[in-house]
Amino acid sequence: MCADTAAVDYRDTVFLPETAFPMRAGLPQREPDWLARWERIGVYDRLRERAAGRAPFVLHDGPPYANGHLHIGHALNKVLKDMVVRSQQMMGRDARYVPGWDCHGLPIEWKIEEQYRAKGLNKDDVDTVAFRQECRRFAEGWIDVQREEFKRLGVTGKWDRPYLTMDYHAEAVIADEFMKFLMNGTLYQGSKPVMWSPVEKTALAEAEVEYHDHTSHQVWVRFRVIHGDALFTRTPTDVVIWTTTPWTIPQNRAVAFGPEIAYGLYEIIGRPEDSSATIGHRVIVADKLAEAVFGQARLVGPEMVRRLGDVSAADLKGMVMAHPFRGVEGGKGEWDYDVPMLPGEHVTDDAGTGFVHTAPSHGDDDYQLGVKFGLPMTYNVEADGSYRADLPLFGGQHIITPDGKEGPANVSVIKQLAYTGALFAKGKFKHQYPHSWRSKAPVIYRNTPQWFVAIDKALDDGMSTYGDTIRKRALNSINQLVEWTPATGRNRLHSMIEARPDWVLSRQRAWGVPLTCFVKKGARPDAPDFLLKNAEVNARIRAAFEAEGADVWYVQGFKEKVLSGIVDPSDYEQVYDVLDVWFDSGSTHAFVLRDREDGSPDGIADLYLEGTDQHRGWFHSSMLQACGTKGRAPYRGVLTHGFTLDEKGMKMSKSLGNTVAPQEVIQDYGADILRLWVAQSDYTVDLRIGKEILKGVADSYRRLRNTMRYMLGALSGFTEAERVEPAEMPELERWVLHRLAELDAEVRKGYAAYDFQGVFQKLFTFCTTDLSSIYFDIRKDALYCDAPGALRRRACRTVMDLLFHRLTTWLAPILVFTMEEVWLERFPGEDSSVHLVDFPETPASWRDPALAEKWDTIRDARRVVTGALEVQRTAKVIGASLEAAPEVFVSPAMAAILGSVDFAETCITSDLTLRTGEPAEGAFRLADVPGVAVLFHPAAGAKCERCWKVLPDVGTHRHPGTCQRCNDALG
RNA sequence: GGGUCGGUAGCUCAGGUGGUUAGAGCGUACGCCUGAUAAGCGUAAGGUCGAUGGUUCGAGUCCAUCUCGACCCA
Repeated sequence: MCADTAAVDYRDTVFLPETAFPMRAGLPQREPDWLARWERIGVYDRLRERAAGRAPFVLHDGPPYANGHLHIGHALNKVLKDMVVRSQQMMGRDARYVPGWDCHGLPIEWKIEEQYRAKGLNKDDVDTVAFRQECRRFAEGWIDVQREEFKRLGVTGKWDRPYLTMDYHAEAVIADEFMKFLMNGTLYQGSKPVMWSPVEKTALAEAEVEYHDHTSHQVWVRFRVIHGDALFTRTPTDVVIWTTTPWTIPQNRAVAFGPEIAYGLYEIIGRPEDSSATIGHRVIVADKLAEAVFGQARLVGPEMVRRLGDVSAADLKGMVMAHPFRGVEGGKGEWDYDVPMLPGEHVTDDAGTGFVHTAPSHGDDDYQLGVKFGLPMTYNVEADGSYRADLPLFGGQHIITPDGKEGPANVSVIKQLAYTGALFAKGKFKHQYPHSWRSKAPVIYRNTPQWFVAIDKALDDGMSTYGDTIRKRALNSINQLVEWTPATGRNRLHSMIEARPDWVLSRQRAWGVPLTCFVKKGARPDAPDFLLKNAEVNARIRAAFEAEGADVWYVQGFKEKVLSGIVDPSDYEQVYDVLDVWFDSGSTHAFVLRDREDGSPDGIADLYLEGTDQHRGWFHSSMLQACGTKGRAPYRGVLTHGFTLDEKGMKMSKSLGNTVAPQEVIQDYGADILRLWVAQSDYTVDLRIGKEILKGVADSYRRLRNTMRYMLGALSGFTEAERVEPAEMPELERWVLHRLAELDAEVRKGYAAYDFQGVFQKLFTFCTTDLSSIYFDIRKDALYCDAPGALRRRACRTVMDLLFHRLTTWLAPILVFTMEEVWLERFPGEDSSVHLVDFPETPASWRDPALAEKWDTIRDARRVVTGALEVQRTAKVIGASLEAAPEVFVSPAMAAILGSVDFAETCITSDLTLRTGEPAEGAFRLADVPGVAVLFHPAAGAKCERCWKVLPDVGTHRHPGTCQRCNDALG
C-alpha cells in the first residue's frame, strides 16, 4: 500500500446503532410530560375497559392522613403499591387501585383551632357544624396537594374518583358499621383514665403529649394499718407511700406492693426538734429504700430509726389501711372506706417507698389494678381540671387552672395531710412530665366515660365460622385466611390481638363520625335498656348521613327527627363523642370494597400493603372491625414494609437534618430513580436512603438505560420481514432465548411474591453480564458489518426485538417513565403506551437446558482466552482483541463443543485455532478452568478497514482494504 | 423497662436442613478500545460475616449474653 493512498473510510457503510434515544435521561424535566400524556390517553380507565372479565386483583389502599406534604415513607408505600398493581395487571389480572384519604381526626381539628385562636376565636363559641365544615375544607385542600404529589411519583390509579372517609356515603357507612356493634351487643359504656388536658378540656393521645421538665410536689404519706396481723395493729403502724401528684390522694382506693420486694418494719425511736414524727410509731417501707425515705423525714441514723423485722408478702396480703382523710373534720364521711393492700407487678423498689398509692381513675397501672381487683372508680375531677363542686374540703379547687398554671388543689391536699398527721415528708421533685403539644400546659390522668367494644363477648350473628367472638375470629383469620409478606407479620399481629384489651371507640372530639347512638336518661350503663337499639332509628340516621353527611348529627332537632314516632325523644340523650379514626379507616372495606363497583366481588381485598407500624394501626383496626361485621378478616394478604432511615440507619428527623424529601429526589434525579431505589431495597426490613445511596441508584439506572439504548440502536429499521424463527438461529441467539424463558418464569414468580428486589436484580444482572458484556459485545461485529440480509444479523435483530418486548414490559412496573420512553422510541403514536400491554407470552420451547450448560462451558473457555489476551494487552503487545488469533489446547470432548460454534467470534478474535494435543510450553491457564490452555499468536494479515478484523485475505478483494465478508456486504 | 425485627465488602443485596479458599452487581483503581463514546470491554484490590462466650471434628449459618439500630408498647 502506497503511503499517499489514503485509506478508504468505510464508516458510512457500517450499520452503527442509530437512535434518537438520549443517553442522559433528563428525568426531572421530562417526567411531567409523560404524566400529562397518560392522563390524556386515560391509561387507568382504558386498562379497566380492556381488563373487563379478567380475574380482579384488588389492592386496597390504606388511606394516608390528609394533612401536610408527603414524606419519603409515603413515597415508599405508594411506589410499592404501584409496582404491585402494575405487575399484577401485566400478568393478566384486572388490577384496580382506588386511592383513599383519611380525613377526620385530631390533627386537622388542631389546625382549625389554631386558626381560630389566631383570629381570637374560641372553638367552644363556634357552631359545631361550621367548625366541622372548616375541617372538611382543610382536608380537601391537602387531598389535592397530596394527590398531585402521589401522581408525580408515577403512581397509577383512580385519581379522579378516590375514596375519602369524609364522603357522605363513607360517613353513612361508618355510622352504619358502628351501629352493627351497637346492635350485636358488643358496645358498652365504661370508663378509664386518659391523658387529659384541662386547658383544652380534652383527652389527648400519647402522640399528642410531649415531655418537659417539670417541678412537682412530692409527698410521703402515711396510711394507718387497721386490719392485719396484731403485730401491725396493736402499735400504730403506717405504710408509707410516695407520690408526685398529691391531688390524687382524695381518689386513693388502694395501696400496691411488690410481691418480690423485701420490706421491713421500722420503729421511730428518736426525732429532730421540729419533726412531726411520733416516737414509738412504726413504719413499713421497702428495705432498699428505707434509708432514703427516713432521710426525707430527717430521721437519720440508728438513734432515730430501728429495724424491728421483716414484713413478708403474706403479712401484706390481706392488710387493710385507713384512708388518710378517714374521719377528717368536714370530710362528711367521704373517705371513711377501707384501703386494701394489693399485689402489683408494676411496683418496684427503684424509687419511692416500695408502696404505690393507687387511684384507679388517675393512672394506667392504677386502672389495670382496679379492673383486676374490682376497685371503684372515682369521678372527682371535672373536665376543667377542678374537683367536683360537692367534694368535701376541696370542692371546686383547680389542679390545673384554665390558663395552664398550677391550681391550689395540691397545696390544699398537702395541708390537709399535714393537719391529719398523715404527711410523713414533703418536697419538690424535678422530672419529665407530660404536657399538651398544643397548649404546652401540663396534663393529668383523668377518668372519663368511654365507649368500648367487647372483643371477647360471644356473638349470635350467624357469622361464627371462624369463632363466636371478635378476638377468636381475628386470631383464626390471622392463622388460616391471610398470607403474610414477610411471614413475620403473622406473629406480630397475632400476639397483639391475643393480648389486647377491649377496643375504645370514643374520642371527645368534634371532627369525626359521631357514635350514632342514644342512651336512656337516668339508666345505669349496665341496664339492659341503657342503649337504644332500634333498626328503624338506625335506618333514619343512615339515610340522613347519606344525604347530608354526618354534620346533621349536630344540627338542632336531629334527635327529635330520628326518634319521634318510634320512642319519646325526651327519654333519651344523644351521644356526642366521635369515633376513633381507626374505626373510620377500619371500615373502608365496607364503603370501598363492598360498595364501589370497582371494589372487590366479595368485599375482601387481595392485599393490604402498609408499613410495619400498621400492625398496631390499620391492619389491626380493620381486622377487629371486619370480624365484628363480616365475621372474618377483610383481606387475604398483608404486605408490610419497614421504615425509611438515613444513610447510617438512623431515624430521620428535622432536628438531625438527615431527612430526604421525595420532592427533592424527584427534582434532583427524577421519580424513576426514587422508584428504582425502592426496587433495589429490601422492604421487609428498614430501608436506608441518602446521598451516596441515591448516587448508586442513579449509576445503576444509567447502566441499564444504556443497555436499552443500545437495543434501540440495534433495532433501527427492523421490520417483520427480517424475522427469523428460533430454529434457524445460531446457538448464541438460542442461548439468549433460553435465558429469556428462564427469566420469564423468574420475573413472574418474583412479581407474584412481591419480590421486586429479586426481579430487578435478576434483570439488571442479565443486562449487565449476559447482554452488555457477552451478547452485545460479540454481536457488534455481525450487527455492524454483516450484510443486511445475512441470517446471522437477522437472527440477532430478531432476538433484539424479543428482548425489547420483554425487558420493557418486565421493567415497566418499576421504571414507569423510562420504559415508556423506550417503548415510544420504537412505537410512537398517540395511543401507544407500554402500560397498556401485558407481559408477552414466552414460548416454553425456548428453554434449552442442554444448550445453556454447553454455553456455560463455552464461557469458561472464553474466560481463559480473554485472560491470555489480557496478559498481552498489559505487555503492550496488543490493544484490541481482534489483533489476536490464539491457539487453544483442549480435550477432544471440549474441542467438539468449541468446534461446534464459531469460537473465534465468541472470543472476539480475528482467528482462533483449536488443538487437542499436548499444550504448548508457556500456554496460559486459569486455575478454575482445567483442561483449557491458550497460546497467544498475533492475527496474521492486515486489518480490514471496514470490520477491523485482522485477516490474511484483506486487500485481495474489489473493495480496497476489506475482507471477504465486507467486500461482499459492500456489493 | 417489655415485645418484635435487623446488623455479610464503600453501596445495594445472595448465602435451604452448620462442612472445602464467603458470592453477585454497582462503585473504586489500573489497563484496553475510540464505530454504544459524559459510553463499551477487561483485570485487580476490597469482608476478623456487629461483639463476646458456648455447643460441635467443624458456625456467617445453632445457643446465650452484650452492643448498635428500628418499630410497637409501657
